Amino acid sequence: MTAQDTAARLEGVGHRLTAPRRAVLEAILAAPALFTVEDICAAAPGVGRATVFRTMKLLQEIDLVCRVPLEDGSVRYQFSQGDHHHHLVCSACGSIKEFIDPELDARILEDALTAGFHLDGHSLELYGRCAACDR
Amino acid sequence: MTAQDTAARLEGVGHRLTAPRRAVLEAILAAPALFTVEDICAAAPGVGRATVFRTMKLLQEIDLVCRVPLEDGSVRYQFSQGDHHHHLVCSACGSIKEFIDPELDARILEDALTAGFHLDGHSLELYGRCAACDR
DNA sequence: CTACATGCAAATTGTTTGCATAGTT
DNA sequence: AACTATGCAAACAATTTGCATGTAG
Repeated sequence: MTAQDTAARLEGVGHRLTAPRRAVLEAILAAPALFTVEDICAAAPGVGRATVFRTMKLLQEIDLVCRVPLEDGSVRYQFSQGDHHHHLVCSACGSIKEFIDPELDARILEDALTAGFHLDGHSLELYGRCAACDR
Repeated sequence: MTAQDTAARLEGVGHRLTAPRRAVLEAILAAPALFTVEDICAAAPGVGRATVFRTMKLLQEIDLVCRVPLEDGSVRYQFSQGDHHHHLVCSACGSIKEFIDPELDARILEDALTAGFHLDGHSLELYGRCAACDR
């Protein structure tokens, strides 16, 4: 996905296409899979921290970026493919792998029903060691 | 569970049983199901905030308390039954219900295996509206 | 008695907000 | 021109840390 695509998506939702937002988008595309707001600030000098935060919030709303809460309570962000998925976080190398499992989601929905809950969403993070680190 | 039990558990792991820790334990037992560090500070006047944080960390290590990350990124704590469970968080009244589903856990483990991950743990939170609020 | 725990306040870290100015459409 | 977005700095919130003092074992 290119910066143009993402930019277009912003406009589509009625948001202005500004230079700072472009800079943030490019920084995100150039960033490692998992990044922090700090990373983006560093990669997009001249863009204020507040704007980075504001832009990140926007991008989350359009599902271009997703928040990944780590085990220790800190937060990372990730460029997102948009569709619903879960994360496998490697505690050794820090890499994150996305995965989907419709059956798992179905089971979750079922559990919610059983409990009498009207489910709006859920978050699932798996913590462990990836294949490469687990030796 | 009583304050005595929990206190005993602290000692068992080689930690001292001090007055501030007792106070925090009692505040937790008296607190609503879901509470913040602030709640405990308020309920245990005279105990420093830092000590409350330090004690909470201890209690998490012994699994007497568990962290519940909310959808908006804020954190609540919950007195824990110790065993593995998940949370259903009601966005309307804020209540939290625990549930267990071994089959769900099995599925999660399977997904991790498929991805070549050695799973250490996971966190799953469901967000929605509880039966009482969903009308 | 000795090591561990506490309280306080200062230091961090992460994030939000007010407001005057600049930029898009 | 009208309205939105930005930058900066200050405001906030949550959590951690240094250090002198207190206290459980």
